[in-house]
Amino acid sequence: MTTSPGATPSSPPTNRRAARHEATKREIVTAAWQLSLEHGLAGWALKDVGAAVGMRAPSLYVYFDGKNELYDAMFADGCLAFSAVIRSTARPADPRAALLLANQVFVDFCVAHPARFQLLFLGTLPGFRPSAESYQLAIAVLDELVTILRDNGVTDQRDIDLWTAVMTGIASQQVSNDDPGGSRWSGLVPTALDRLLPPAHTRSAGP
Amino acid sequence: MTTSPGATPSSPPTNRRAARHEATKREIVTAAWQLSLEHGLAGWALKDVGAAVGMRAPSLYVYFDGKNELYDAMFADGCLAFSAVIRSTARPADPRAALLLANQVFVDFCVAHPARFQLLFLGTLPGFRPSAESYQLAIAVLDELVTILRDNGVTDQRDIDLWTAVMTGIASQQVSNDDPGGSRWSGLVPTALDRLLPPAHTRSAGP
DNA sequence: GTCTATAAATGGATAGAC
DNA sequence: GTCTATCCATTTATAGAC
Repeated sequence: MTTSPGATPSSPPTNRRAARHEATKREIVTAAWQLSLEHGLAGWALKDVGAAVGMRAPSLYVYFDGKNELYDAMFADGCLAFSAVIRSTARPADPRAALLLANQVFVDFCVAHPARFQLLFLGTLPGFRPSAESYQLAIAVLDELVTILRDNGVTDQRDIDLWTAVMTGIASQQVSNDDPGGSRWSGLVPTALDRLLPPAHTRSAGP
Repeated sequence: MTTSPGATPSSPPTNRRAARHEATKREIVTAAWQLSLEHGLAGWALKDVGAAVGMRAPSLYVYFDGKNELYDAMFADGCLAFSAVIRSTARPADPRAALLLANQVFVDFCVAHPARFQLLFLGTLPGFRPSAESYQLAIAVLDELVTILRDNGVTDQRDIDLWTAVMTGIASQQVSNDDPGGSRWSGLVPTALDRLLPPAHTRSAGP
């Protein structure tokens, strides 16, 4: 509407430029995730990220106003990645099968990328707090999972909280105590679900 | 035997000196814990620890050969503190009541000191790995809790693993998601125990 | 947009005087 | 045992040329 293709050639290519800028930002975030996967969430410097994308450290400031803002972009990116994984997972008609699958996908998602798990759900990165926007993203993503719980008759907030604790706990133990590639804890998801949601369940969490 | 009291006054007071040395080490570890409580496990420098005990940073090297060795001493100290708390907790005759109490004490212990929880059970401190000696301490401490589980008929390793995941998960969520002083997750310990260990339980964890 | 150069601060660790 | 002084490395961030 505003800038139809073939319009005045003298007009600056702001759109292309902005698109390129965004693409580079994504490239930087991806590189930072890769470094986090290899050396931990706090195990790299801006210099390393720059090198990974063919830049020097100061050039990164064109795209992010410091390391913390890069972490925040990673946080948002992690939320979106998680959302994408959940959405792209098959949703069996049987609510319980859907819940089991979603749980396993969640735990596997966390275990596959410990640094991302730490940033999104463990909150142990020294001075980092996500921005309000990024935090809202995290809330929205969790809501997608809560929907599946609701389909299984779980509506009590206490039940939801317990479920969150169990799944993150399984992921956390798997990451920090088992051998890489193992499944000592991640294989407990079906068992955990059976205990938390007995097939015949009519209960409230109590006061 | 070697240096009886009142022995040759010219003999060097090695015992007193060693005792003073150990006392100072404990003082340093305590100061480091305090700083970790206030600013996080990685939120202080050796200079700060020195200041807290009335020293300059280089003097600390008389007691610990670097920051990592101080972390290791903190790890061992945390294990002993945990062991002391468990031992000093009343052990009701009813196995189930004993288990519930121990679980609540465990979670409260973790929540009361997030930095200690992180060092002992989360393992997210950048480059730190406990020494073999300290790690053995951690194993021994966990064994004390497993004993209480055994008293409740829980012997399957998978059940023990699931229990570990649930309790650390509750503590983790409480620390990172609830308001300070809250009990949104730590109050779920009784519920969690009911779900994990139904009063009538005759089950195996499956294949 | 990317670079060089550099600021400015930090922090772990060592040497050697006292 | 404690200190001062220093080394050495690192890292974030800024200024300004190109």
